[in-house]
Amino acid sequence: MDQDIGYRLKAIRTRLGISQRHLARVSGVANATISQIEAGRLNPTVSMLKKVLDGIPMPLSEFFADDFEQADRIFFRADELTEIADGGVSFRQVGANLHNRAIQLLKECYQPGAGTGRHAITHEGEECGILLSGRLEVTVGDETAVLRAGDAYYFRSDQPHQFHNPGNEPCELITACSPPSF
Amino acid sequence: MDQDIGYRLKAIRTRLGISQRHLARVSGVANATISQIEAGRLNPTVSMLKKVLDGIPMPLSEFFADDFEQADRIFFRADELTEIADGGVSFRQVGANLHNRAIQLLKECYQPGAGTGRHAITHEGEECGILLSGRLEVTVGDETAVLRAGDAYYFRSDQPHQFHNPGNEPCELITACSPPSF
DNA sequence: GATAATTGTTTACTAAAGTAAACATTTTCG
DNA sequence: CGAAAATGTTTACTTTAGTAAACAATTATC
Repeated sequence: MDQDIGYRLKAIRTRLGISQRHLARVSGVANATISQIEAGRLNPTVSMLKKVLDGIPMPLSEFFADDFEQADRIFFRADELTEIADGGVSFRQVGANLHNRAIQLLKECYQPGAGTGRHAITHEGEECGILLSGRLEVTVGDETAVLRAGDAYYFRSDQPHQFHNPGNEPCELITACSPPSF
Repeated sequence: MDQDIGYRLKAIRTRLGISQRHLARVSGVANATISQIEAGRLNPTVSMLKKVLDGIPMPLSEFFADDFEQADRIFFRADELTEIADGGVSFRQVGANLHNRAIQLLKECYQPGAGTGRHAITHEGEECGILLSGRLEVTVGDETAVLRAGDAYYFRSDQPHQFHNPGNEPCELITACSPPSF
C-alpha cells in the first residue's frame, strides 16, 4: 500500500518534471518526507498526502481515482483514461498503476508548437507510436523526421529523443513504452 | 482536515447503522482508533484509513469523491448526488460534507416493504418531506398516515418516527432535515 | 429491576510519521 | 575544467499515530 502511494506520487511528479525538493518547497513539507514516501519507506497520513498534493495541485479524489485500487481492470472507457496535462502536451494513459507492468500505452496530444522541451530524453527500454492526426517532428539520435497521420516510429529509448509539433493544428498519436517510464 | 475525515467517516458509518466497535472488528483496527478519527483527534495514515474503509467496504476514491474537497459547490447534476444504499432504501444526498451546514436534502427511494426498521428514530432538529411517487407509511409519535404522491409531512425529530413502504411499487420522496442527522 | 452485553471515550504506552541537517551525486554555468 | 547549485538519500531526533485496557453510559434480555 505505502509502496503504491510512492509509485503513484513519483509517477505524477516526474511526469510534471518537478523535483522532490521543488514539490517539498511549494507544499511546505520536508523533502526527506517526499523521498521516503516515494521510496515506500514512509506511511503518510492523509493530511500529509493532501498537503503534498496541494502543491501540484491535485485533489485526493483524483489521486485515488481510476484503477489505483483495481490494478487488474481490463476494459477502460474513453473517459476513464488517466489524464495528465503538462503545458501544451496532454497524456491519456491506459491504466494508472503501471509499475510492475510491461507496457505503458498513451494517447498523446501536442498543441501547435508544443514539445518535450529543448533537451532530449534518455531512459531504458523501447518505445513506439503511430500518428492519428496533425504533424509531429521526432528526433532520435541524429535523425529527425516530420511524421503525418498514419506514420509511425520505433526506437530504443537509450537513444536521446525528443518530440515537437511543428504544425499549426493539434497532433494526436498513440504511443507505447516498455517498460513504463515515469 | 482531520476533522473533515472524522465527520465523513462518522456520517458513512452511522448511515449504515454499524457501531464503531463493529467496524473496528471487521476492519481489524482498534475501536479507539475509529473513535479518535471520528472525533478529529487522530490524523490517520492513508493505509489506516484504507484499512477502515475496507471493512465497509468503500474505496478511497469514493470516500474522497464528490465535494469532499469543495464544500462550497452550488450546483449538482443528477448523477453527482452522493448515493448511499442501505438494504431496500437508497439515499441521494445534495452535497456530501454537511457538517456545519443547516440543511440535509435527500432524495430517498423505499423499495416495496422496505422501511427504517422496527424501532422508531429520535434525534434533535426537524424534518419534512414530500412524496413523488408510490406510497409511504409515516409514523410520528402515536400518529400514523399512509402518504401518496404529492402528500407531505413536517415534524420535530425528537418525536419517535419511522417510515415504511406498504405498497408494491417503489416509493420516491424528497426529504429535508435540519440540522443534518447522521 | 438487575445482570449482562454493547455503546463511545479516555489513558498510558510503543511503534512509527515527520523533520532538520548532513550526505553523496549529478547538473549547470562561467 | 571547477565552483556552485540542485538532485535524491540517509540519519538522529521530536512529534504523533495507533493500540490495549480500563472507563462511564446506554441498551438489551431475562
